[in-house]
Amino acid sequence: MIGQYQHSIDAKGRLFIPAKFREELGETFYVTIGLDGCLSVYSDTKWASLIEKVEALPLSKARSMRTLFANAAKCEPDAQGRILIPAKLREYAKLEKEVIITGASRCVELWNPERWAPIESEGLDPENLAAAMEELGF
Amino acid sequence: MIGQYQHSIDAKGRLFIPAKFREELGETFYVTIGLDGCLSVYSDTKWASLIEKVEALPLSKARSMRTLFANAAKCEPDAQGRILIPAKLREYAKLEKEVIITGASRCVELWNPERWAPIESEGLDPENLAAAMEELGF
DNA sequence: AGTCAGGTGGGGGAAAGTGGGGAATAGTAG
DNA sequence: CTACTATTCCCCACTTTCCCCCACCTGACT
Repeated sequence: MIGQYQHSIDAKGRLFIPAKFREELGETFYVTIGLDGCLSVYSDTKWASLIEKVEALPLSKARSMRTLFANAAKCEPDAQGRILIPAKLREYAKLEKEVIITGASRCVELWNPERWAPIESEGLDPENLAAAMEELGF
Repeated sequence: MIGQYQHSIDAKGRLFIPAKFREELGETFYVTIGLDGCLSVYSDTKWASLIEKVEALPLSKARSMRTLFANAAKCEPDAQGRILIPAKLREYAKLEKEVIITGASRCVELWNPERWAPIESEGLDPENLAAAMEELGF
């Protein structure tokens, strides 16, 4: 799941998911709250493995995952590849008109452009980029 | 991956990858942002090992890798060995018409000629070259 | 000169992306 | 229970992008 796209939520609240991502996500996927104010979209299988990990957690720690599940939604794209995002989630990520759809290796993330911009430019900063590559030993 | 070539991006945004590199890169490869304003091209296997390393990273560090994935693209050359470079990446590396394609041992790099020139002449400078060789203990 | 492989250019069709009409369902008020 | 509104889903039509294919050029080797 790599790449970056921009699409807008139409008048009926639908968001188009690029074909590239749909291929990898399968035909049903799960949207939930993500880090730093984005939404994360997982494929069926990734979601299942996430559930598995949470269930293996001691109860005390699993408690903090409550909101993750409370704010999750199962989405099935229509024939044109668009999904309907629950109002609650749209609000959390401040998704209004334009949405940035980015690949994040294990999942796809949905961003409000204004929130995404600083994160992207930070990662593009030569110092940070060099540090990141070094971290990977690449 | 060694050598240096120059090719131009055609009217449809396609860039020709020399046969020498295609042999080593395989038939699907990954283009992403590189250091000093170039683009890096990795083979399927190199990319897979990169993913592996990122997924092993603690979440806090993996987060800073977001831009790396958002600004990456999977490319499959057409029957003539050309790839389509996403506009976003082309912009990052300021690739317009002419492109320098260089071997960088582990990957192939794509450069705007004007950005490449100072880097090459710096590396060609006898003093720097000698210093670099010495660093290697060669 | 002829052949072959690498490289260049462009036409056309399929698929991706975009927008909106309208039916089915559910919720609300009268 | 009925009428009205809102939400969701399904379908159709249009535009744009991209990818597949073919034709041609150039240089190397015979």
